[in-house]
Amino acid sequence: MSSKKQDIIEAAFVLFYEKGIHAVGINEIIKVASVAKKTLYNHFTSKEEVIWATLEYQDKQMSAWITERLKQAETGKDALLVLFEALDDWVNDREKKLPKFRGCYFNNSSTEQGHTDKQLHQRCKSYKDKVRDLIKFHVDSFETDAQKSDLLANITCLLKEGVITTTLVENEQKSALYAMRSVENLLRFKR
Amino acid sequence: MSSKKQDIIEAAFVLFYEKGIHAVGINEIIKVASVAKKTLYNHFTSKEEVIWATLEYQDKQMSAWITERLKQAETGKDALLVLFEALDDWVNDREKKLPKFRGCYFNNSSTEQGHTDKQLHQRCKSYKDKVRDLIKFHVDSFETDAQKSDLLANITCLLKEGVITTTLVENEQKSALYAMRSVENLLRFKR
DNA sequence: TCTACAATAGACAAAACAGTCTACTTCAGG
DNA sequence: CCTGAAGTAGACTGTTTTGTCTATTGTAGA
Repeated sequence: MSSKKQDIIEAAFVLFYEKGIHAVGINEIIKVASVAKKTLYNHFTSKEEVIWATLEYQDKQMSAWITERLKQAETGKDALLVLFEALDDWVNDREKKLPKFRGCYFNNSSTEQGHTDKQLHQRCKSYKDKVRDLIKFHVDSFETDAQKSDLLANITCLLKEGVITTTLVENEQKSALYAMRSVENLLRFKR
Repeated sequence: MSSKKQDIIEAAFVLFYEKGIHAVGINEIIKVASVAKKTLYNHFTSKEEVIWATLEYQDKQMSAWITERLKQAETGKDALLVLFEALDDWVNDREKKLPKFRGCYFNNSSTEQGHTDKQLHQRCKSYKDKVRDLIKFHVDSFETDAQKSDLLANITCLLKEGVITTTLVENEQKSALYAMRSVENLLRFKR
């Protein structure tokens, strides 16, 4: 991929994530990316296409990060705790690989634009599905009952989303630790 | 309050909630409210003031609804389950008193505008604090250990937020029921 | 060195935005 | 019946938006 194109995607992502998609104009993106307007419209046919590219970009970034963090876990149960350790680092800005925490880019984008753009909504959902599959994989490694495994994965995802939203809106920095306590409780009860 | 003013607030809320604050213009609001532009600017000095009024309006609406639903509970533990029954009704549009589910208006507004407008962010947070206090009140009725009570209230709030986000972004209609199962588990373990 | 492409700055059009203002109408209370 | 407040429609200003287009410069490969 052209280096200029990548510059545009990264500038757009940073701005969209920080200020919201609607609040950021093309002129601001090209200024931050240090490219001419023509260059942007050579690589993308519209702002919508730029938005789409930032979703792909962030999907790769976040997927790689989560996958890497979960590799640290030795067992499936441990993976669930490691997940919330990672979340704790993310939402409290201790993860230097990730941009300053401003919630989940997919939640934010879907909330802002999903009412009209069904494709965008679906794109955000598919990212969430991917993350859920990752969690489900680890749960399956110790819970063989399909129904119980599904439920545990779902509850873990609910807590994960709760942590993201609560940290963003309520500035509750300890929410990931509360969620971890809850997961510990669920795992203990299962024995 | 003037009937026209109330019309404006309600029209603005419906539009903001459905499409997002940034995506809705003054012209659209006055059209839906069936008022002249001058009338709007007689009652409000700016769009920002209209936004603020919709937050107050929705705070009253939602607080009244939650409070009423929680009154159905006979015990504190039951209140936690009733909470997720109510959530289940809300996110699946079985609650006719509430507008078509589009997530939490305070989460949405805070995500969209909170990065620049600190007052708005604080306003959304204060609504969340109020709801948490309501939940905490019911938890306190059966859990006397202050630390445990805090933790249980926090986890309940995390699950509540998870349900809202997950239903909105992932179209997971059963999330409130999953959350309820998790709360049941926490309560059973506590005995 | 020449050619072709990619990049540059920025003017421009068309639309949408918030907010102001004028001129006119409606209507309730004295 | 008269007056004043509150409503109406919509023109208008000035800004900002996306996207197009022109004219120019830089550069890599044949």
